[in-house]
Amino acid sequence: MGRAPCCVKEGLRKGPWSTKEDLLLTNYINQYGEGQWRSLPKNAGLLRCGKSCRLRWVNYLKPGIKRGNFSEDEEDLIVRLHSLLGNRWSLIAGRLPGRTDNEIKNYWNTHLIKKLKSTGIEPKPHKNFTKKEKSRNKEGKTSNNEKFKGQIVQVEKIKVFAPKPIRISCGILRNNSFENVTLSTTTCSSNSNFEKVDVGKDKEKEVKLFPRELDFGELLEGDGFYDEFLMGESCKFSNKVEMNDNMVEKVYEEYLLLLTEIQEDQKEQNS
DNA sequence: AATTTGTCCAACCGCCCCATT
DNA sequence: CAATGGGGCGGTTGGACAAAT
Repeated sequence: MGRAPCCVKEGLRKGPWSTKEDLLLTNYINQYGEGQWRSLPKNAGLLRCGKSCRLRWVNYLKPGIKRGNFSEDEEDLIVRLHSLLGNRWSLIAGRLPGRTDNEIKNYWNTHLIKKLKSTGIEPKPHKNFTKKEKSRNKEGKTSNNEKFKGQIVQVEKIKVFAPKPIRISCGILRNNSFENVTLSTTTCSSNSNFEKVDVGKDKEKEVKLFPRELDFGELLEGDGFYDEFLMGESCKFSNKVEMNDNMVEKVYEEYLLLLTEIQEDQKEQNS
């Protein structure tokens, strides 16, 4: 017997959202905040599944969501982050201010794959190991996954440097202009997921950084740090980061820096 | 003008993780 | 320790629209 469904499907609406439904959802969340998605539809007077409400809010209604064409910088960043992270759209979205994982995923599938192919680049198909698979493959255990059945998956131990994960709340993007904030280092408790930095009237950003060298094998073996540093579940160091109009450029610079560090480290190891 | 084919993207589905009981 | 439920994620689908025939 499988799991009980997340909600009773009978009598619930599906398909495109009406303006009235959007309004009900927005008003409810503005008043009571996000969360409690299961009980939200009933409380808000919506005949929708809680998951559907969450998706509608996160991908469409949430303030600050950037819509429209992707800039070249954004495209470039997506391609590079995808080569690093694979189809982990939520992580990629976390580094593209105002863009949702769904939007990036769609954009990748409809535009970027074609674009890359037309320039002679074959995007790598990524097999994303789940944590379960990672732990299964650990210590040379055979995988139960059909695709990898009978194979012993060895995790190559190479060094990588953790890029600085930056999460930016949507608010700062409303007018696409950021105030400059000086860089400084602070610490925060593991309970506060992000340090919130007030940079203006209604603007707020959430930032965290991990200036830590990591072992790639450690990351893959699912000790949690990989996800932790990418997703920002907790923090050891938290920096205030300069915010300006060229946010994408800055993330890109950061990426280049990361690549340089990896190359230098590999040179050192080889010599 | 009518029909077919292709493209795009919002939304759904199923699975997973993790906290709680 | 196992069962349960909430929330989140990635893959996929289906309908609207555009372009081609």
